[in-house]
Amino acid sequence: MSSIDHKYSECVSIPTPRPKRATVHDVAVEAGVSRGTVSRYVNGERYVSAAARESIEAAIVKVGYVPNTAARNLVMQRSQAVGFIVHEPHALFVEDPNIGEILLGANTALSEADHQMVVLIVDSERDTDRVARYLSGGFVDGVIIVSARANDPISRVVERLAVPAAYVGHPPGASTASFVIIDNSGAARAITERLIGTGRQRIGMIAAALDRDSGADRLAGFTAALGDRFDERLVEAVPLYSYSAGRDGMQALLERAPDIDGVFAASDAVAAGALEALRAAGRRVPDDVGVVGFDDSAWAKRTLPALSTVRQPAAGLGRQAALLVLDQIRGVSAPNEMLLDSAIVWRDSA
Amino acid sequence: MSSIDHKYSECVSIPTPRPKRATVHDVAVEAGVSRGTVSRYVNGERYVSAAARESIEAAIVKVGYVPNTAARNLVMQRSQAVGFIVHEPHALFVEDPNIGEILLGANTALSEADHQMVVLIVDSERDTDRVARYLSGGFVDGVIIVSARANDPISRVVERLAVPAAYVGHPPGASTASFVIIDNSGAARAITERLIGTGRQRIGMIAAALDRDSGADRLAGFTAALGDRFDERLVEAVPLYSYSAGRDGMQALLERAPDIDGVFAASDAVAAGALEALRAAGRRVPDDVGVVGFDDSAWAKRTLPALSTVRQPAAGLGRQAALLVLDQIRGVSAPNEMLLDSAIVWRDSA
DNA sequence: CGAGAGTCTGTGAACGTACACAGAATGCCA
DNA sequence: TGGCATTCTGTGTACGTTCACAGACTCTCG
Repeated sequence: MSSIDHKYSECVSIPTPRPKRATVHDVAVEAGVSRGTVSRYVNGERYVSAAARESIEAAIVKVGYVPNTAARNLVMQRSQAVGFIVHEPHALFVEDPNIGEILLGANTALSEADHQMVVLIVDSERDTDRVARYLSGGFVDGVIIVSARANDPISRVVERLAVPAAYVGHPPGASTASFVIIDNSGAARAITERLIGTGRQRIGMIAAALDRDSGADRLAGFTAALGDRFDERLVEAVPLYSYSAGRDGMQALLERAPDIDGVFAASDAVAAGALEALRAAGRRVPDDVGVVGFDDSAWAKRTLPALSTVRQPAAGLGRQAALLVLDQIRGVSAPNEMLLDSAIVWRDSA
Repeated sequence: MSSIDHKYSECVSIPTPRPKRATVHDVAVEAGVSRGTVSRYVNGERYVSAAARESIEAAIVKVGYVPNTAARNLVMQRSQAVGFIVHEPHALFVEDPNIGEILLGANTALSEADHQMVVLIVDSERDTDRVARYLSGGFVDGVIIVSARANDPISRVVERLAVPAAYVGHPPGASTASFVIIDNSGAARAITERLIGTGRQRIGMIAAALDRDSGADRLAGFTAALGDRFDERLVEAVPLYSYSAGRDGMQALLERAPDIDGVFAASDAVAAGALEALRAAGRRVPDDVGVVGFDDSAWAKRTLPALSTVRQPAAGLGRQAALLVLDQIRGVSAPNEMLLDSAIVWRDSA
């Protein structure tokens, strides 16, 4: 890293002469009315005469008035911001298209409601403290929490502060917060049964993120589908929904059970990693081993062969979580639960 | 989508009885000092006696005081927030790990400086207006702009408002804003020369996003490397750095020039799409056709074969852009330019 | 002892908005 | 004409903080 050029202006000591913004007072003077009337007009309230309305409109464009958010927030006792808390390592945030989709869905819904979204990524211990402090600071009116873990310190802080919250996935512990989910267990069961239906005899699973409800539920669905035929030696647990974890998990399964002929990977990224390991081991997919994933993320269509998987409405999850938080902020409803549909997408990998 | 359960509390009319927060005044009373002294302590200023300090510390934990940001922002005339503007379609935001990395790098640097990052994604015309309004509203003290286009309305708004800004990539037009770049042209030239060195005779390029400086510069580097051997029929321009654009671009090249034996794809995602098209056409990589990409993103290691590409310090770009904005906000320096290093990573695709 | 420097403290005024309240103007009806 | 509802308007206060200022107190040194 190198700097090509450093240009310093001569008047470096002057911080910023920022042209001072017009206030509601300036508009009032310009329009020949009072602050109150301008305020009423701006907030679309009743009781503003046609004459006043016209002169205010003209005055606003003349002085270039834009309401000051800080002042408004101060008196309204709110910030018009919602935190988006992702409890994952930085690397996974980049790698998992799912999180990006959820983020986008939430961002869209919040924007439409004139709220800003503040992204908070919790990776290290240090982040936990920082985010907890941040939440206590009243920077946000509510939070959306993605991939909370069991015994999550952030969730405890959220609960203690009683800030409106919505989880994507089940909230940890006995929380009564809002959440939006898909039926992970049911979907996992369904795709496993479908995999069984292709005639596989030795079906294993690369289970990931068992400390989150999604990971645990997918394993539960897998177990339920196999019933008596379940063999715990065919389950390999990996920590994260990541490509490298999938590769390592598949390698472990191949060593422990060389006769394995079907694999349910807990996510598409995991499945993609598994495909690499299978390729390295000289196994053909789907001829020798059938592989199914979960998410229907960008990975699914771009692996070779393309993945059979469970379609998850990631953007919808984000959107609904945002709406649930907004409802609580407006006080129009108590915490709610919501279930979105998922579906099996059958491609070439099984 | 279906709702499983709607629980409404009985007292739905009461908006939120939010326990009112302690103020600096409460702390002052509890500690037996004045507001001013508490303020000085909180802001780490001089002239606070040891006795006062102790009683204030005790009072703060007792009443559970956290400073009110809105009030502070109001009097300080700033928001402690920086906008992160991405000028891309939603789909690409999810697909391109590069943007995620830049976002993460910026977010980390901003967090360390106690600034929050507000993500603003500009996709449609409607978004442009919304974001422009947002910027005028004083919600942010500065902005980081990623993938600005020529004649970008957002950039014009930023310039007009004179809000501190830093671009990732060259700013459009004659802007004098800060920016942080890599040498796209030089890197493109270097990897093309390397590709030539493998003995390829008919080398083409899938050029993407020519309305952005990165896209145009990569094409320029490619052209320069080929010199006399440049054949414009071997260049296919596609609109976006996306997988599907890469696939379509490669198909077009194959139709126009079936004897093509080398391809420089403008990004890894584009290269991954090109690999699919080549596979579909029955060409082997790298045996029949050599392919190189750009970015060294998650795509590069996971295509088959793994991509030879240019490593770009994406997180570093975000981080430096954040630092450049922070410098301007603090008024410690005028707009700056910064060049980060890139390097060629040679793998199996060429 | 008095002057001056250095340390510490409290008070009053902003910052820009929303909201409650009082009051003015108008229209209507008895 | 008086009374009353309705519409509209202006003023004062509050939100929680920072900052400038004035003043009190402690030292030190001539």
